[in-house]
Amino acid sequence: MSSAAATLSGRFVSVRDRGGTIDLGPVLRRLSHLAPLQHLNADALRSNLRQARDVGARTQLLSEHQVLPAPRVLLRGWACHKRILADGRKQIMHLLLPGDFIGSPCRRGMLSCSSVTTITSARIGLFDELVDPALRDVLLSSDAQTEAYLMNHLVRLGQQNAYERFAHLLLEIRERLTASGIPVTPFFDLPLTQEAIANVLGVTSVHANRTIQQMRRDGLIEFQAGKVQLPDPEALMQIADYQPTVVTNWQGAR
Amino acid sequence: MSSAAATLSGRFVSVRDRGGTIDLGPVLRRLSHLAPLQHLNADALRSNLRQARDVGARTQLLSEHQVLPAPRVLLRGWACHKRILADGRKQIMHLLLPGDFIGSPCRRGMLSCSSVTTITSARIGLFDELVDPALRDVLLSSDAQTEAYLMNHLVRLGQQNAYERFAHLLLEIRERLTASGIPVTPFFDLPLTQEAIANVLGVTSVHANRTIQQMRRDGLIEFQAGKVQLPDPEALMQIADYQPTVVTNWQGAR
DNA sequence: CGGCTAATTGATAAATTTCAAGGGCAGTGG
DNA sequence: CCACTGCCCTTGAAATTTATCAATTAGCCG
Repeated sequence: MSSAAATLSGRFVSVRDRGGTIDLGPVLRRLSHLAPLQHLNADALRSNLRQARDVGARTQLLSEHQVLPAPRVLLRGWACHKRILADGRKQIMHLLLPGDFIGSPCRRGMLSCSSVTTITSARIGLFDELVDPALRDVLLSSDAQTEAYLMNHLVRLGQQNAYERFAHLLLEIRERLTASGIPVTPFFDLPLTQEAIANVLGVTSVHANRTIQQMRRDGLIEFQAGKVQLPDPEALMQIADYQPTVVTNWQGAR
Repeated sequence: MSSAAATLSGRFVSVRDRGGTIDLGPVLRRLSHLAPLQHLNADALRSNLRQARDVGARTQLLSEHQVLPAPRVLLRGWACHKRILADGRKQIMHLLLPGDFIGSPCRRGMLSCSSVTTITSARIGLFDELVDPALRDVLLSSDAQTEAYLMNHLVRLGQQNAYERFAHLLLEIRERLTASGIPVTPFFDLPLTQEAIANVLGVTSVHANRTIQQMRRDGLIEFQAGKVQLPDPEALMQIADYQPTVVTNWQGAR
């Protein structure tokens, strides 16, 4: 896709791990859009990567009020920040896609304000520490980007109806996958049940189902075996009033 | 109230400014709950404070996609992060109360992801720089706290009805004012029109009005000249499933 | 074939928006 | 002093969106 992916390909993105390799591609590609590569100092990330661990779906990676441990990154699979109310209502506040950190890497020792759970089986990269000053700016930008996506989500939930919310969410996911170098055309993985989509969008699963069906009938989405295709992204952007999220002036590696 | 307020009282919280003094009390008190005072190094804040400026209501302090300038803090008055959709719908994503920073102080040079506008007339403290390493942790905690409040707001918008949302919001404001050392009993300022409340809660102003009236009839809030009183906070907590927000283990200055 | 989970459907109720209008109150200018 | 204006709050009625409840269907896996 972008030449950033090319720059970061091959041996530069992987680290040896007990006979296998750990693919840092998604996180490096994502970060390469947040700050210049030479400043990013991908080596600092690689040299602090201790190991990778595979976990199953619905594994809790972080609980509310837990002291944030050493940084971890999602190398494969999806996860989410979720909160459950006393009466059982659930809200997914933020989705974590491949390349995303699990809890802010800048906040070691602070308390998590929500629990993080895997949605699919996943591969987690464990770092020793990420105190390298060369990394600081890009990690802060990563946090800023997370905050920007939280604000997008606030606008979705506060001002848009279910149809608009879903359109907006799909475009945001597409943008984020693209930033991590994951191909989104002709289709991309959407490993969410309709109930999970409902918990993201703040509607019931029944209503999520009807909304999705309507969007299908309108020819704006197509599902095939857990994959989703967006035949007309421009129409979706129009419906959702979608604005790409940019948190730094850096336009990506070239 | 808390002994933090006492510790920070008197000459320690103020800085001379062209014959007047700049009252750093709210921000120092707020930060004192986020990290130990000795680490906080309030002197670093004071010595970097350049001046204070008074601005009117509805003054734009930051616009979307603007490069974040030198840090500023809200010394008096209220402001908000707001986004306006193409068709005019407005969402207030976050309220800024006295003691809050205007845009993250850790993100100099990055792009703002929303515009910030004053709600009331306000007094803004301008810093030269806040790169002091002694301040870094507490400023990062301040950012973490903002993110926590954004997540609270996501749960409100995604899962609660208008009545619960308003109850939850009032409790959160009360908690935040208390943290800045602003008295909340017997009542506190709520300088928001019903339309602004509606734009926070993600409902129409008509519905906000009816919700507020209901809560008044239920004896849970009382208004008098822009002030609000919460006669039964425990009942509100029950209704809103309110959990205090804590982002560090530090319990405040003693 | 069960036994599970997820997706779907229909009918009804509740929450919320929309539209339209009226009222209070403070400032302002004749 | 009073009319006028602007802003905010309030109200009613009807339309729309979304939730709730209760089944039913589809698909997957052992």
